[in-house]
Parts: sequence; structure tokens; C-alpha cells
Amino acid sequence: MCGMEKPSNPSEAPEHSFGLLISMIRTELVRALEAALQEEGVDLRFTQFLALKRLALDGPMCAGELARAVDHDAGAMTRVIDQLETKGYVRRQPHEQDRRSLRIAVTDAGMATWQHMAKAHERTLERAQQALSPAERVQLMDSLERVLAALRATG
Amino acid sequence: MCGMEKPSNPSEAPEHSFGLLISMIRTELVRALEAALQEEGVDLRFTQFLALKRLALDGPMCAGELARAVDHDAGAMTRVIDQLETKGYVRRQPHEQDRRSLRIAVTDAGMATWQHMAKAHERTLERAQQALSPAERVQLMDSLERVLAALRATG
DNA sequence: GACACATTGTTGCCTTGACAATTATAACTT
DNA sequence: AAGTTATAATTGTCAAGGCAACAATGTGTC
Repeated sequence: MCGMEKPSNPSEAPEHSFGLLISMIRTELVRALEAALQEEGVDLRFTQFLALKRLALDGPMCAGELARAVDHDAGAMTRVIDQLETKGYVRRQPHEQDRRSLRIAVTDAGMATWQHMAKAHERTLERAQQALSPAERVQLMDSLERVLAALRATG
Repeated sequence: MCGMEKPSNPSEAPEHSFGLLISMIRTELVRALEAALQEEGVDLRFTQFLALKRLALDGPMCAGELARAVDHDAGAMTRVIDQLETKGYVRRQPHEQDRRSLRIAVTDAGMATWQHMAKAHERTLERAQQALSPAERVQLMDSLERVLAALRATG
């Protein structure tokens, strides 16, 4: 009775608001990426993926540094590192100059998994942007960067 | 010691990946909107805001319908409606033809709050897009809609 | 050196959202 | 009409993220 409503006009665009649109894309992207990872046999959630990717690309870094790099709460990052460490993809090493800090390093197993993941990642990203021309993709990323900067600027 | 790292090149763009960029924007947008609402004296979270906005704009609808409209889990939507009902912004009415369904309607207080919110909403959205030209804003929304459609299609 | 203050990582607490199971009602089939 | 299936809302459960409190260590000041 209450199912698929809105018989208004099928030709008209959904006309989503910006906030909802961004939220929906994030949800779908996370779902798509996690599905792609699972197909590849990689058991990682979105956040774990982001952290491992960052470490694999940028090399070892401190926990807080990593948290900022993937825009994650420091407390939550502790647990993400726990998970990655349990899976054997990451190692906590003491920091040379600062005994408060850590040096989070990717293990060999982590690197192997990362190379496995990279394919699934690219495939998902390609699928998301398949309806956009190369120029539009560049424009999209540029606009999004400017939106983010604006939001962060005015605080 | 481990603070603000990355002294590489200040002129170069951060070069975020698409998934992280979308996530960061969502986080900042939610934060900005909730801050703006709070400044306006409206005590609503992002999800509650989305639901009330949808109801205010589209009129009464069923719970499941509303959940789909704001891309929210049905179970979670039950609780959002609980919250909005507790605040007095929304009323659960029985559905005329279907005794399983509900008719979620905005109260007078809810409508007043919505008109209060609308300003904060527009201000936040304007702030987010302030660095984009009108043409770029249209292009951005269009690209995002296409990305969402692509993700949902191959889903 | 002693003190205040800042920073790093961790933990506890709370809220939120996703998913599965449940209940009540409707719709469909025979 | 009886039985089966589908749908609406709710509830329980669990993982994840944000925030505040905390202990350990570093930094700066007198």
C-alpha cells in the first residue's frame, strides 16, 4: 500500500539536496568497495582499507598522523590499528625520538594484501565514475576539493 | 614531535582519493549543519533534520516511505521518528487504508522549527559552495547524481 | 631542577546505523 | 474461506565513530 510511491513524473531527476546526495554516495561507495574487497577475498572494512592504503603509500607514521591523514578520530584509530595488527597487516613499533609516539608500519602480509586490494579499489572507482568523461572527472575532484576547503575554512 | 608533518610542498594540492574526499565532505557538512542548527537554537541531529525537512516539504507519508526518501535504514528510522515525536515535531497517525502503516505528519511546532532551520540550512549550503561558480554548482550536482546512479546500477 | 603546560596514545561511555528476527496486517492463490 | 506469501513497523544486537577523561612523555619557563 505504501510501497513505491511518487508517481509524479518519471522523467524528472530525483532532485536530491547536496547533503543527502553526498551521504548517499558515501554509503553506496563504502558498500561497493567492501563488496569488491570481499570478492577479492580481502576481509577489511572501509576504514581499515583507508588506513592500510595510507600506510602502504606513505610509509610508516605515527598513530595520530595516520588518524589525521584519513580524517579519523584518534580514539577510533587506536582500535583500527588494533584490528589491522590482529590481522597481521600492521606492526606497532616504538618511536625513536619520542617515547609517547608509535611507528605504525605495514608488514609483508599487509603489503601483499594492499596489492591485492588495489585492483578492487581501482575497479570500484572506475565503476563509480564510468558515466563521467575524463574532463568531468577532473572537474568533479577539483570542485569537491574546493567544497571541502570552504567547509574547513569558515570552520 | 609527530605533529603537523608533511613539509613536502605547501603549494601542491592534498590529492585526496575520491572515497576519502566524499567521506570528509560528509563529515564536515554534517558538522557544519549541526553547528548552524545549534546556533539557531534548534536541537536536531543531521538525520533528524533530513527527515523533518522531507516531511515538511513533501507532506505526510509512511515510515518506510520516509526511510527510503532519506536513504535510511527502516529500523533506524523508527528511532528517528521516536526522537522527533518526543520533541513534538512529528505525530504518528494511523493510516486510513492500511492498518500496518502509519501516517507521519509534521506538527505545528515541527513546521515552525522547519522554517527556523531552513535559513541555517541554506546558509550552510551556500558556505560549502561559495568557491564554486553557478555553472560549477550545477555541474557538480549533475556529476554527483550520475555517480550515484552508476553505483546503484551495477550494485 | 621544579613546575606548569602541551601532546601522544589509550580507554570508557554514549549515540548512531546496519542487519536479522518478530509481529501485525494485507494481498494473493486455490 | 483457508493457507501462503509479501509488506509495514518495530525491536534486539552488534560494530563503528565521536567525545571526554586519563596516563605517560615531552616542551618550555622560572
